[in-house]
Amino acid sequence: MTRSILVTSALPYANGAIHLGHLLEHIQTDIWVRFQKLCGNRCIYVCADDTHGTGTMLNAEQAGLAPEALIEAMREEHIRDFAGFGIEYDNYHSTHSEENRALSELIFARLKDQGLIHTEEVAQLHDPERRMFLADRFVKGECPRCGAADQYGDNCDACGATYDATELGNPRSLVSSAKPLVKRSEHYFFDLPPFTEMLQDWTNSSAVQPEVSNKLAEWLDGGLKSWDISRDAPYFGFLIPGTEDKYFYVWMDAPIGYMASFKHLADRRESLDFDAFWNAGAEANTELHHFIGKDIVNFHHLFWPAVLEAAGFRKPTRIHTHGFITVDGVKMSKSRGTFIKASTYLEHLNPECLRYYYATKLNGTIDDYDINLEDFVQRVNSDLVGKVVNIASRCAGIINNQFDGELAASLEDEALWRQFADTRAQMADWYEAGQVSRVMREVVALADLANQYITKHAPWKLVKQADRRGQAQAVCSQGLNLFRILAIYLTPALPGMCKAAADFLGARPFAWADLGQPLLGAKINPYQPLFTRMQKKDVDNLVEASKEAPEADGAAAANGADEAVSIEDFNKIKLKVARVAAAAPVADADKLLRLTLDTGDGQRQVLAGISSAYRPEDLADRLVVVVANLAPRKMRFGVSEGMVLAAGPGGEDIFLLSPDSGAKPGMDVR
RNA sequence: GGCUAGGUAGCUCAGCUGGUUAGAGCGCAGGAUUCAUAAUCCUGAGGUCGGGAGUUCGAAUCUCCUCCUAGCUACCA
Repeated sequence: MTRSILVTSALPYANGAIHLGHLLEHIQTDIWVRFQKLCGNRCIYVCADDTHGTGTMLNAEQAGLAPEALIEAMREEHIRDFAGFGIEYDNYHSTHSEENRALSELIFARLKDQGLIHTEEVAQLHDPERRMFLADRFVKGECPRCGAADQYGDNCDACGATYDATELGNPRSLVSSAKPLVKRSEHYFFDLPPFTEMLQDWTNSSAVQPEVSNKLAEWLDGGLKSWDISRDAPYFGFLIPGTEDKYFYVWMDAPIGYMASFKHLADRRESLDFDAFWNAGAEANTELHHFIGKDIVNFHHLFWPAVLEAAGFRKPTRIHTHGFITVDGVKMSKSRGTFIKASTYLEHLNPECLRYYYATKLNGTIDDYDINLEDFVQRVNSDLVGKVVNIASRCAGIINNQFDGELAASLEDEALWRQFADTRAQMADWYEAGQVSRVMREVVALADLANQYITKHAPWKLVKQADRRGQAQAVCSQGLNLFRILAIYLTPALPGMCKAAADFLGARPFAWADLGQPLLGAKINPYQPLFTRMQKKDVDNLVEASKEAPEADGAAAANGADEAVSIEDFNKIKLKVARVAAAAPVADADKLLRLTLDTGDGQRQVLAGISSAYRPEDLADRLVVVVANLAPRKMRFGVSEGMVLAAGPGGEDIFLLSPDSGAKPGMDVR
């Protein structure tokens, strides 16, 4: 039976560029959607930019733009970035749209009609200079429990306490650095508690991953509270009907943006019926799948289903929650050059390399995934070029040059072909469950078998014997048929490469059903390399191009330099033990030595102004302390990637700091 | 701080309803091969499964403690 499936990715916020993190989610979604389409299901994939909130308002102001102009420019950029990675939406809309306004108002009206909306006075910090209320993230002060300075309004990084922003000591607004005052205001609340039982059932159903429902139990067991869905002016968003200065909180209308994007599409595509996908009861005939990150589970698993149910709409069939991305084991960092934007990536590398690498990671859990840049290059080159594509590459020449591009009329080893094709049920189950990594692993294992098969039969020898030419043709045809199966399996992950593979085989675009029949007696086209190797150099260039100086903290700057720094500021500086692997004088420089430091995880070059006190040969192998996360600095004689700590006034009086014996390169210094 | 997850060979991961000598791929070493984008094939070395204690005939797998990483903690989105 053909399924009708509506799929969404979380809406990227219109305050910044698309980066590796967004791409993980949208590539994951796109793979799942393409798999569904490949199987012949009706699958609609919609997304949008999330545009509302204080963030957009402030950013627009800073850029000297109207919010509408800012979000439109952002949206175009986002669409371009995603398209560059082959992500194929049926619609990419905006939450600042008429459809979304209408649906938000409709839903609010329905909630109100049912008596699920009430108002309460809320005391909140207010910036008297900017005349705006301050969300927790826009105010900093001292932790009421441990007294740590420079803490946000919701919880303390130093001691972990959670508190109300009004409890902060010496609060200051991050918007104007004015001292905020407590002010009362009327807010609108959605009554969540009546939905507790429904949510308990639903979060323990197959719609929700077990580890996510474990987490949600914390909220459910602790007792749900009413949800504050309004924000005071000034705010960029939709005015709440019947008010003049109250807006829908961005998280109220953001998920409705999924509906709005679909509505916008359905209004233009006759075959789509909005109600058939969204009305209560639609669960029986249509599916709704959301793909999100683990940071926003509460919005999607508690507020959203409750709002849907209350407003007479259907609930999601399944929510696919994923983890986050680290690069070389640590969070993406602008100074390390690992905060990689989609547009920068596309200038240096083939998008399908990333699609493949992500595909090898995706396992349907909320685990974080690490992008190891070394592994990235080796994995793509070895799996795709060395193994999978190599099968086609090594058979194509013989078929094209010796047999006029014609495939044999029958399979040389039908059992082997069947072994490949018969894994399709298993492969489909894995794709359906989001366990794409297992599909990729199996494809590579099968590719190994195919290469072994070809090596064993050595068609390049057979073809030289007049009486065994037919066998050579049969072996290569077999090889190409094995390759064809793998290419079909890979199509959701690598649509570009697999489209080229289908063209090469003279076939229509692949369908999952093609796995039922081998390709025999057909004419193939001349072989063009289907995938080219990655160069480590290109990855290095990408990282280099992504390096940015760490952004100055605007609020701190506005406040002037404090005499004492907070522990938080100090913690930003990463000190490490390093071993001097090599030290050399720098030609033409009178103070610098070029040090190659071993920092445990690799080597880096530091240009240190210590030649007046140290000779290079005296430094080799000694341990020093280095500032590991200092922004790399281009100097006249090269790039310096850190700073070696030393005491003294300079000249001959420079004294390098050394750890006591036992310290190892890479150890943190605190 | 609390909660939810994760910590297994140099790297990326599988195994984890407890049961023979802990697996795969990459990388590395040696050999074969030359059809193929220095691709492929064969062989091999590499791990006291974050640390500690416990339950058990038996623990990577279960329990407790501890360390490290990520996310959340209802007004950042």
